[in-house]
Amino acid sequence: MTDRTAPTKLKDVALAAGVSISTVSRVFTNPERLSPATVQHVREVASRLRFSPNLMARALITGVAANVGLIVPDITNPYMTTLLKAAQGRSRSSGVGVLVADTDDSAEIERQVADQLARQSRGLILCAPRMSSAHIREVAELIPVVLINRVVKGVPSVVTDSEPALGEIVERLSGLGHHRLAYLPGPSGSWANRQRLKALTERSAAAGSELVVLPDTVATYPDGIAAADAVVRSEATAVFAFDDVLASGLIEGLRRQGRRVPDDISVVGHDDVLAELVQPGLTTVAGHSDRVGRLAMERLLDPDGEQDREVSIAIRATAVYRGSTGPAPR
Amino acid sequence: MTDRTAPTKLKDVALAAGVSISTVSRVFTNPERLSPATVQHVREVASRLRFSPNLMARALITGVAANVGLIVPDITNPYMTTLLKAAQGRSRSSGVGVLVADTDDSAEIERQVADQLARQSRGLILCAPRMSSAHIREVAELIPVVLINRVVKGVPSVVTDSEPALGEIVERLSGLGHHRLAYLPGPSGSWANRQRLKALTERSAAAGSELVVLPDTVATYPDGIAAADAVVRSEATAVFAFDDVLASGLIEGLRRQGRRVPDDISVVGHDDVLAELVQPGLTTVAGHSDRVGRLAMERLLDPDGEQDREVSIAIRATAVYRGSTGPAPR
DNA sequence: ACGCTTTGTGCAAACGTTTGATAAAAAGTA
DNA sequence: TACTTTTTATCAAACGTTTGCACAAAGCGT
Repeated sequence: MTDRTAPTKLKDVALAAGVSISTVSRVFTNPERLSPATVQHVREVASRLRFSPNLMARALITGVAANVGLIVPDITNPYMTTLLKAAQGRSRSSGVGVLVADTDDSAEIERQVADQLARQSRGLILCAPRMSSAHIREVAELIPVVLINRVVKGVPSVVTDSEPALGEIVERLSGLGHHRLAYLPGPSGSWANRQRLKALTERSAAAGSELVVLPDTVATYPDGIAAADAVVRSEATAVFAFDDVLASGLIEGLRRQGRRVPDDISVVGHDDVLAELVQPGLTTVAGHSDRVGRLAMERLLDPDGEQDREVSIAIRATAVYRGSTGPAPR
Repeated sequence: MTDRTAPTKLKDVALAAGVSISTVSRVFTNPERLSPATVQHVREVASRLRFSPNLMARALITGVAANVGLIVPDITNPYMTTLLKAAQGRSRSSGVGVLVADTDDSAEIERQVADQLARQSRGLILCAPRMSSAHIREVAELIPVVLINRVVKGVPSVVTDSEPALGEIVERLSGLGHHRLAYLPGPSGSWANRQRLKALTERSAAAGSELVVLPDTVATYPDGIAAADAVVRSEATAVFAFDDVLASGLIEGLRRQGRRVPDDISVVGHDDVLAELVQPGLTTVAGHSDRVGRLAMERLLDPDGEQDREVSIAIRATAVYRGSTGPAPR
């Protein structure tokens, strides 16, 4: 209906400037091989005609696409949101776009969109807790990949290292009289879940505290509410939730059961991502997802900064204390 | 370091199947012009070689890109997140990707990325409260655009109509004894903000209530906290916040001032997007951003369903009552 | 004046598709 | 069998770039 006007192309600029197409092209890709005079002149003409290069044509011939793919299990999770925001902010300055795909927590869709995006991206930031390592390597063979919160041998990744922060909180809680702790897990297959469980197991042993592991969840708000029952039955005085959203649900669930946080039971979250919204404020492990996102994008954009030197870069998480933890009851 | 293997192209399949390149191409774009036998055969060979077409080459020649762009002021806002998720879910089945750009609430960046994405997308879902209408039209002339929560003459849009829901809440509050209401606005330039203000003005007049309009904010959580003071001074017994996140901040701010919600003052949010997380649960206007996102994507993908019949489609918001509203004090 | 390097520009091929025109083969008709 | 119509597959041009190579002009030392 509305008739689009065809965008101006290299040819138009060349014609208007009285030079050849290749010269105009070089003005944008290789200006130092041209005389300053022509560069200046062509630049003027180009911007007067509002020229901007056709990215698809460029990608076709150079073999390097204009965009980066970002694959996440659930874009609704604030952790992913801030990661996306940071990554995208970092890429904008380089003029590359971000193709986002939400896999709805399905391994099947993870595979599918990874394949699809791989063909039109210059690289992939891949947060795919469910995909098999084999297939991840397969994708990484096709296109540069940076993995998020998961390590697969030979594939670059950036992960958050929560171990020190979790340990610190375990100790602090121990000092407050908590010696029976519980862990409310997230998705069972997830690498991050295993890491957190491992850290808690080791560090609570070191602090002389018991750790009871509750049944798996998929870390949604309702899961948290539902878990309150099991938490109470565990008779732990403090519980670590996989996630801030899981922790929030748990707090609500405990409230419904008439338990007060932190007087009756202390709750610790993870990610520091909606920790201020909830009442009481969540004691949590700040994952700094913004830094994770920015760093991942940098590793992808940089041709080969230290790409293979250390394939997995860890960002150290930090403990943040708020109102959801306190002295153990009695 | 890792040596990528070149993807298989049309030529490889043609060679392996013993047919011409164009025949293979037609198998995927125009199978009915081919004999069923060849189609079948080529399909087999293609999938054996794991062929999938180079989207950039295709886009170059057909002139229609593989992706759609989604431009939002702040991807961190849960309203946008669920909108994105729904839109992306809808587009996945059609095999088109979503290029996301966060403009960081800056009109400048809105312009910039709109121009950038326009050149490599088949269409744009544009949530740009700050960009000038003139420039929006300019972009819409270049490429199909669906506007979100804003109407500009001649440009298709999908908006949420909060008027009935806001009116309903005003009346209900009036029945509970609230006759002095306040509105805590969001970004002043925003179309949505004007709509909500207008609806509240009219409907509170109709209900015989006063409406005091507080100073503008940009609708962040800290803004909400900071606004508590002004809210208290307004002596309103119920306050409508632009947003759920603004409302959450406000509740926290009021709490710090020792005011209880809803006993001392009732609070109403907008979007229904984190309303359950906060304590007490937020009475709010459910904007159904998932439906908005899905519909916007549909209008973009459908060649011309009803494209120009009614350029602006409104989705009616609904009122959701939770614990943050109650009878007026005294 | 001569060769020799340096500098600046143009030619044309290539990237991997799609698609209108066209030829070849198959099928139908008399 | 010869002619027409229909079906099926190929040819080649085009999309808008980038880039190796060739080449002309200019600078320079002898």
